[in-house]
Amino acid sequence: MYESLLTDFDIRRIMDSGQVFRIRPLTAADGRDSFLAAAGNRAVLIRQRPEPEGRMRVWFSCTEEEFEDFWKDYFDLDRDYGSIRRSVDPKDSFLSAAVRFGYGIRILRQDLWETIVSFLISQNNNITRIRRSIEALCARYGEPILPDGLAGLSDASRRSDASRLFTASGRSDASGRSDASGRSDTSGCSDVSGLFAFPTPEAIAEGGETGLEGLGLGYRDKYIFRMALRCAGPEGRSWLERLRESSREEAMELLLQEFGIGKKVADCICLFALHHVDAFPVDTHMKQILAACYPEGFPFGRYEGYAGILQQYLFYYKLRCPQLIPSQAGASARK
DNA sequence: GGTCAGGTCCTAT
DNA sequence: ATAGGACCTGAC
Repeated sequence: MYESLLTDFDIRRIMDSGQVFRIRPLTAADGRDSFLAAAGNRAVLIRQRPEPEGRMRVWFSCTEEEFEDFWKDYFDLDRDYGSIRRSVDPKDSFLSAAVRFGYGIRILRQDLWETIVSFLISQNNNITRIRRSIEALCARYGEPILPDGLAGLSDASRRSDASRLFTASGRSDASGRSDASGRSDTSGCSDVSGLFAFPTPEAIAEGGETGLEGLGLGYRDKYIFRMALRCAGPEGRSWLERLRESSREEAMELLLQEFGIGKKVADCICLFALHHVDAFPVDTHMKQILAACYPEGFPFGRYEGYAGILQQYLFYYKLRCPQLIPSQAGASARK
């Protein structure tokens, strides 16, 4: 278990920001802020509690070493999001509101292969369905895993350790009580089992062309299968490695050659996996925002090099408060 | 029942 | 080069 006091961090908003599909709430019943974050072939339990001055007390189930080696980087905790927020033009009331509303969002550094597949699935799709498909894909072809910090424990102590993590709060109820509904205090943690790694390219490739049926992928299944063939084996791995070492321009060029990857998906891969934070994916939501709030175009010049981070605040704001977008009567954005 | 989802591909001008 | 239509599927 690793405890930390963070600024500009809110795992719930990160979960809901549309950049990641494998973070889920764990204990909805009692209102505790507990989450399971899966990333590639590992996962971590996270619990958070607000503290004064916008800070967040955060508990990670992993060891300090695992946190330093992996999760710190994954959550982009070395970047100063405060300075990004403060750089927003105060006269831009919409962006200012979006950045306030989305306080705690960060751009993750997600696994490249997982991000490619996830955003192939995302096209012309909705977030509920995207999550379901990815979960089904992991269940079919992914190896079973356990969250960091729980792997070496027996089932019994694993449950109690998870239980301890999710009851270790400032509230004075930390003594494994049963709640009013009669469920034991471990009920919210039991779905730690049934957790799977994201499948390898090889696993999907070996499943054959029909191996992706029944996952709700629709016509996207052929994109994913071909991408699995592309990324499997030594040549596939070196292609992924080359992508990781590429500049923004080179990465876009490589990605756009692939079947099923267009400009928007390529931008998402650049932003959410390769961490090219100047990438600015424009989807149906962003089109509406740009049409309604930035008829003269988004001020990329002012935010040179990190506009993608602001894009994420805008996207989240639009997703959660669609009614706040100034609607131009009769002139709203269409496809 | 239509419409809509974090779009892309294919075809016809 | 650019515009228009097809496309799996299920939640609303």
